[in-house]
Amino acid sequence: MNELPPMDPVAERLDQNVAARVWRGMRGLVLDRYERRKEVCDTLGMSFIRVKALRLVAAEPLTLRRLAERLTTDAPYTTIVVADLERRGLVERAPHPDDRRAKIVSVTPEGVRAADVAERILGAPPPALLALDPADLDALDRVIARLLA
Amino acid sequence: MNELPPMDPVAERLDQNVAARVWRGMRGLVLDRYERRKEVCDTLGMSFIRVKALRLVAAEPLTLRRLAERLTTDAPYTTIVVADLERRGLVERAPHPDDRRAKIVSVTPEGVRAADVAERILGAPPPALLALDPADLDALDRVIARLLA
DNA sequence: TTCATTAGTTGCACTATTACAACGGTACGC
DNA sequence: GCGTACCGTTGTAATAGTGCAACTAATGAA
Repeated sequence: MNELPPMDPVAERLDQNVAARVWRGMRGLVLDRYERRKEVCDTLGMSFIRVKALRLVAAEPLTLRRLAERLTTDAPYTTIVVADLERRGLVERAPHPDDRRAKIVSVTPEGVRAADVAERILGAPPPALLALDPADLDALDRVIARLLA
Repeated sequence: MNELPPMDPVAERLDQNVAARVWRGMRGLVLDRYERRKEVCDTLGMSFIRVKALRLVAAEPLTLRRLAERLTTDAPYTTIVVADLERRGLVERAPHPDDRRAKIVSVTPEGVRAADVAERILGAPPPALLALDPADLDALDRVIARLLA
């Protein structure tokens, strides 16, 4: 695998063009055509950074610092976001078993439900994808898996 | 084309699963793994909505109202965004030739340069895509094109 | 022990975003 | 011409987000 012959400069440039086109297409699909942030925020009644935080914590309990990194924001603001989610009863803070400075943020059962709602909205494949020829869909599935590997 | 035989319920459900997995994968690539908003904003020194507005206008001159729709925001805020871009010398407002109520927002030469910088950052295909087997890349290219059609 | 470092919090100042009301200028059907 | 609807603008208010300084409690290395 990956035993490809060396490419000549022209072919390589063409490949880059294709890659750029593909990337533009994927970005267009995700960011323009099937963007559902607004819908999620309206449905859950919270800003998107809160939804993001909730989903991250739902996937896996995190310390506040780790959560801040994943949200690419700073600790003080993360405190505000978590406090708000806690006030809504969606997450809770527990002391870290090994490091008493740290706190672990995890979802409550109600938080799980809210995260599921978000996931159903954000994760619903767009109609165009469902309408795709099964062979194309499988091809896409295979290549996307490789990209993520 | 599209003369597919009817699907049985089980196969259909499997297809939906595949579609959901593909969609999650695409979202993950675009939104998590290769998100470059912050980099663009830092480089250009403006908020992302301004970058988005600049890119939209660079692609095609737009009336303020049309721009507001594309940004999914309202007219008053769009006025602020455009005024800021204008102050930076990146766009300019011209009266609409046919409708004197409307104004057409278009890029200046400097705006074109800034939009190009943004495009280079946002449009650069991720390494994983460039490293893809050419056959896979072509397959991806073909299917993405269909999704966008 | 001492000291530098880290985690989380609080507070403050500032900017960005969102939503809404209202206004002047214009278009257009009647 | 008149009334209605539209376009962009201004203003106002409320909320969200960002960045920084400072504080407490806890860790861990010298």
